[in-house]
Amino acid sequence: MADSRTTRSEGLGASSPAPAVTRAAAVLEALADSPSGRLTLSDLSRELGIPKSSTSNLLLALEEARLITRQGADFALGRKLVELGAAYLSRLDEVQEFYKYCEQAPTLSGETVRIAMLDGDHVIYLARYEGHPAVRLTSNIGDKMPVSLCSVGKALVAQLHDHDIEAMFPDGMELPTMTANSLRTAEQLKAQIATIRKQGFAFEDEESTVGVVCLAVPVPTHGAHGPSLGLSVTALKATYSEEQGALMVKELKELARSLGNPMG
Amino acid sequence: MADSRTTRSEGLGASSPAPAVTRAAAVLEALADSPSGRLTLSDLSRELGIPKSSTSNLLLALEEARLITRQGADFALGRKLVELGAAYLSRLDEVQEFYKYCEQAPTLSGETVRIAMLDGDHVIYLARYEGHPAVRLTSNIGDKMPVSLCSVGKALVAQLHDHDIEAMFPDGMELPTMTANSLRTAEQLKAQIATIRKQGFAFEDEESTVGVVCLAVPVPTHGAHGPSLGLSVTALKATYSEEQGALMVKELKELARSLGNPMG
DNA sequence: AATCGGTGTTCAATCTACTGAACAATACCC
DNA sequence: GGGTATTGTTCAGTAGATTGAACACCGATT
Repeated sequence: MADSRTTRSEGLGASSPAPAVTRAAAVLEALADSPSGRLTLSDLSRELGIPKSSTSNLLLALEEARLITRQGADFALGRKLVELGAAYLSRLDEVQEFYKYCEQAPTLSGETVRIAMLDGDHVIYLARYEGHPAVRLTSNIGDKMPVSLCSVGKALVAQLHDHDIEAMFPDGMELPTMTANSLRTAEQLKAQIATIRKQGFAFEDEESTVGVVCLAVPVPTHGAHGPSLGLSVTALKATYSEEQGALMVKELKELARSLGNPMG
Repeated sequence: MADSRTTRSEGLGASSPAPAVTRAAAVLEALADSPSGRLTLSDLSRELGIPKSSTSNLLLALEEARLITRQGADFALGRKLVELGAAYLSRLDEVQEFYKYCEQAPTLSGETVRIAMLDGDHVIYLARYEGHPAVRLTSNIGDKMPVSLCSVGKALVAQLHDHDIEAMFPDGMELPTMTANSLRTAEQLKAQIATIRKQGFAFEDEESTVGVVCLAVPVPTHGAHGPSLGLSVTALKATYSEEQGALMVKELKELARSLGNPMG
């Protein structure tokens, strides 16, 4: 498999056609994942296994591009990333339509609704509509969440092919947990996926936050391109009823159908 | 000046310590600036003056890092950028505090308030609080705006040193315009800046959108690091009154003061 | 059909960006 | 205060990324 000439392979994945770019991306990711969001040259060099001198060069170039900023001794993500992220979102017509629909929907207009996107084995929240600010979520746009811990995540993986699911969650795999109700094993997740496929929506019962339930549906992908999107409603378990849930699922599905059709 | 050995210098700025990174950043920017958000390899190669084969390598590396996505024949910005942008914003405690304050402020809680950041000669909107969804702004988080066209922009440049302002807006410079009321020359802008410095807030009278007025104040920068932030309220000219404006400015200033103090 | 303008991909030679060790400059601690 | 362990920067040699021409491909035109 491995070519005998390609001896260079350590730390970062296999050789890239433009290693400097791959490494620069790794720098950005390291900064994003760092708790404080600030790392020094040496930190990065050590963590990523890149020689100091090379790291220095990368940082200089990244700073010039405003993708990172110098803050005294250490480095942090730069403002240009906000711009680029926003540029990405502004191209997603679905987000605009999402807002419009939520505002005029009979039931959803009063709820907290979110639109999310599958990204590997995580979910990214793209936009949030807040009907009644009484139940304000602490999560923000752009936040990541493991798929097994939220209804949107489960709704989205349920759409994947079985062999992809198997690759992502092999039998016996332990899942990250946040509450006592969180799914703990890949088997549990796959059992739920079967149910989700039958019902056409996913349910989350205090699996990420105690006292909170979620409903989610996938947006049918219209064609090959584009990421898979999902919609979710969040409600307090205390005030949640099955009848209300049925209404919300109905509206979520309607919105999903309309988002799936390029015509709107 | 130019070293005889450094003959390579065309298209992109001077030589960089890691050219591949600089070029990759240029690719991202080109995609963000492109109206459709989608460009082909040849498009990028031509536009940026990078050989096709090199561009291909860059794109492959960027794709592997999920910073861009392949969409059939052409390329678009990738989801990782949303993540990175969000990571940047999540580190700005100011945004969290901004939301909290708006919710409980007597006057502002009913208005459309935004927090923005100076980025060169533009302003980037970081977050938006919407008190009454009746007047929903079309602008999104992350959007850019020339400083001369919005109140926050003017409030933020007013904080800069005179020589920086002079460098950014030399006498005789023509400014971009969007309505009949937009400032047209650097002189007009500098005259307003003098007023803004006296009053401590900036006013915008239908300069970017007909029928809409804005008020803005700068957030005092607490120390050397960190970007300069600004706050603005948007109102309909039809329903705007000077008394209401005075109240809003008072609350904006209070919020700005609290954001400026690291203690909250 | 056959041509043409366009796309993206391949490959070996060259020029250059990366490396690593030695350097200076700072913070730390006994 | 001197020693120690950091930090980031410098520099010349080499490993290797970049290059451009030639390639194969597709979809329009004529």
